[in-house]
Amino acid sequence: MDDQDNLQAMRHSLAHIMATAVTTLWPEAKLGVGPVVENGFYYDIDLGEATISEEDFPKIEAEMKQVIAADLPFEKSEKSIDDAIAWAQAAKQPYKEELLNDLKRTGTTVAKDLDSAELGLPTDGASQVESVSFYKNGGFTDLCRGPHVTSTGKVGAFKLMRVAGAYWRGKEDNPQMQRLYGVAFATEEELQKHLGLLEEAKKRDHRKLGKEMDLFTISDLVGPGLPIFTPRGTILRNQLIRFSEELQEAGGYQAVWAPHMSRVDLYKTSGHFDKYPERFDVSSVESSDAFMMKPMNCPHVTQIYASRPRSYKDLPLRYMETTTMYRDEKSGELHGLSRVRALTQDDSHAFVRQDQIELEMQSIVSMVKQLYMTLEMELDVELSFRDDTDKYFGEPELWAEAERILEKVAKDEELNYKVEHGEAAFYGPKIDIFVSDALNRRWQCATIQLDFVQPERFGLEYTDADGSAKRPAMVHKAMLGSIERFLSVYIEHTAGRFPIWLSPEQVRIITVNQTEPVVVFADKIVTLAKELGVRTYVDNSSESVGKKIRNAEVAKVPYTLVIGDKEITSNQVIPRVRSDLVVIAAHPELPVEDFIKTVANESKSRVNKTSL
RNA sequence: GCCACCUUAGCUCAGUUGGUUAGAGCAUCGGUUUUGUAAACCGAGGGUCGUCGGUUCGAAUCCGACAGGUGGCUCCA
Repeated sequence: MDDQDNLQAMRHSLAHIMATAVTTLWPEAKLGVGPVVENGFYYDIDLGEATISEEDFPKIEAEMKQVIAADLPFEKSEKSIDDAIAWAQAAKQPYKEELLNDLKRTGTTVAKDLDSAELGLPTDGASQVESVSFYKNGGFTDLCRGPHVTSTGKVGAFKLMRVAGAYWRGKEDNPQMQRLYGVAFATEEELQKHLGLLEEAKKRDHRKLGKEMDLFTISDLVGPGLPIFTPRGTILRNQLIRFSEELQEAGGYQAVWAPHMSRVDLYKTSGHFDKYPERFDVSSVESSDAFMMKPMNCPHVTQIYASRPRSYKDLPLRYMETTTMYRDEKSGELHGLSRVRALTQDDSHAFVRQDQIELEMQSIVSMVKQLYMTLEMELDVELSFRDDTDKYFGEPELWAEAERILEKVAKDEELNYKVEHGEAAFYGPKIDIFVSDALNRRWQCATIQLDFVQPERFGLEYTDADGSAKRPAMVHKAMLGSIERFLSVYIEHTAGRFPIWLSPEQVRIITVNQTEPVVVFADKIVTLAKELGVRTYVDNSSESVGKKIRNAEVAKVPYTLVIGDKEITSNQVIPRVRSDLVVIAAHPELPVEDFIKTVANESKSRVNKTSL
C-alpha cells in the first residue's frame, strides 16, 4: 500500500470513527454514506428531529479521540446480500437497507454522490451481487468495501470542519441529511499546512479583493446576484471583452446586437421556456403579450439568420455579441461574481453547413486556447454528452454524429479532456472548459456547443447548390463565458496582481512634495501617458513618500514612479516594478518618454511580464 | 429553495452572567509636517448594534419572523 492509498484508508477509517462517535452520542442516528473526498472525508447522517451544529464538534471530536486512543482493530467480514438486508433492518438503518435492496435488484446503486468504495461491492464490478463486506471497529459495524487501516489508532491528524445539508442520494425530493465534513492528513504538520492554505485562499477571495481593489460592489438595494462595476472594475472587464472580441473579429465574426427582453413566445419556440422555469417576467408591459428578460441569446440570433434568404455561399455565418442576460438563480445558489442573476457573455453563434462543422469547431477551439494561454490559465476540458434519459431534443443519430465530431476535434487539438455523460444541453453536446478558484472549486467558463435542434425548431434554412432547402447547424460559443464568473476566478488566480494590459491603473505617480515644479512635471507625464493610452494616477497627497509607496503596493499597481527634483533635472525616471512582473533584476534609469512608450507597448501586446 | 452558521462605524474586529453616555485600529475630514522608495504627528466627525415584532423594570446581548451573507446540497439554458 503506497502513501496515497494509506491516506485514503485513513480518511475512510475516520469517516467510520466519526460515525462511531455520532452513534454513541445520538444512538438514534440513521447513517447514509461516508466516503473520502479531496483533503478529507464526510458522513451523511439523519438525526430525525435533532440536528448537529458546529458547536457539537468538540464533543464529537473528543469521542472520536477516545475511539482512536482505544486503538481497536478494523475487522472485515462478509455477509450474503439477504443477511446484510436483515442486518440493516435489525440495526434500524433504513438508508443502508435501501442501498442494499438496490444493490440486490440492479447490482448497482445509482446515487450520484456515492463513492462506490463506500459500498460492499465486489471489486470486479460484477452485475450480480452475492455478498457484501462489513467492517467492525469495537461496537460499531458498517457496510463497507474498505480498505481501512488496521486499527483505529492509525488514522493520522484530523479536524471536523463544517456541517452542511445534503439530500439523500443527491435528489432534491429525498429527505435532507446532515453532512459532516472533516479534513485529515497523515501528520499534524500536513494538517496545519492545509489549514494554512485555506487561510491563504481567504486572502485571495475575489469578494474580498473586489472590495479592497475597488472593482465591483453588490448592493442590497439593487438586489442580490446583481453586481455593479466601479470604474476600475469596468476597465478590467472591458479589456477582457476587447481581447475576446478582437480574437473573434480575426476569426470572421460580425458584431450584432439584440434587446435584453423579448416575447415569451421566442423561448416557447426555442424550447427553453418549458425546460427552465427560472426566468424574469416583465409583467407591466402594456400589451396582451407576455414578455421576459432574455436568459440566453441564441433565440434572438436565429431571427437575424431568419431575416432573409440564405445561400450555401453565405455560410459559415458568424455572429458575436457581448451582452447581459438574466436568470433567476435560487437565492442559495448565488455566490459573489461566480453565480449571479445578471451575467454578461462574450457570446457567439455560427451557422454552418454539415460539411463545415468540424473545421469550425477546430478554429473555435484554437481561439479558446489562444485566449487562455495569453491569460496563463490551464484548460480543464469536459466533453458534455447526452445520456439515455429523455430530456434531450433531436434525433439520436444527429446526436451521435455531433458527439463524434466533438471528440475528434478534442483529440486533434490535443485537449486533455474527460467525457461526461448526462451533462449536455437539451439541444446538443458541448465542450465545456472549467477553471478553478482559490479554494479549488471548479467553475465552468468557456463553452462550445453544437446544436441541430434550434435551427430545426426555428425552421432555419439555406438554399444549397442544387437549389434544395437545407438546414444549417448552429455552433454556440462563449470564450470567457460569463465575464462576471471569469473575473471571479481570474481575480483569485492572479490574487489581484493583474498583468499590465489588464491593470485598471498601470502607473502610479508619487510626488515627493507638492511644490509647483514637481506637480507640473507629474502633470506632464500624465498628459503623455493619456496620449499613448497608459492609465495613470497621480498621488499628490501630503502623506510621506513611504506611505504613498505602500498605498501603491497595496493597490497592486504594476509601476510606480517617484517624482522629485532629481527627475525634473534629468528628465529620467527609475520605475519601481511590482515584484511578480520583474524579469530583469536591474531597474534602469529611463527617459520619461521611453518609459511611458514601453508601458504602452506592453499593454498593447498583452504581455504578462515586464520588459523594463 | 433546503441544512448549519453569521450580521456591531466605509473596512477589520472588541463589547464580561441582560444593567448608565457602545469601543479600537485602518479609512475619511481638519490642522501641523514638505517628506526620496512598504504605514509622520495632533484632532474631529462617523453607529436606531441588519429590519420588524416579542420577553423584561431594563435588550447589541434572550425568543420569533423577515432580509442579506458564508460553507455545503440541489440546480445551472
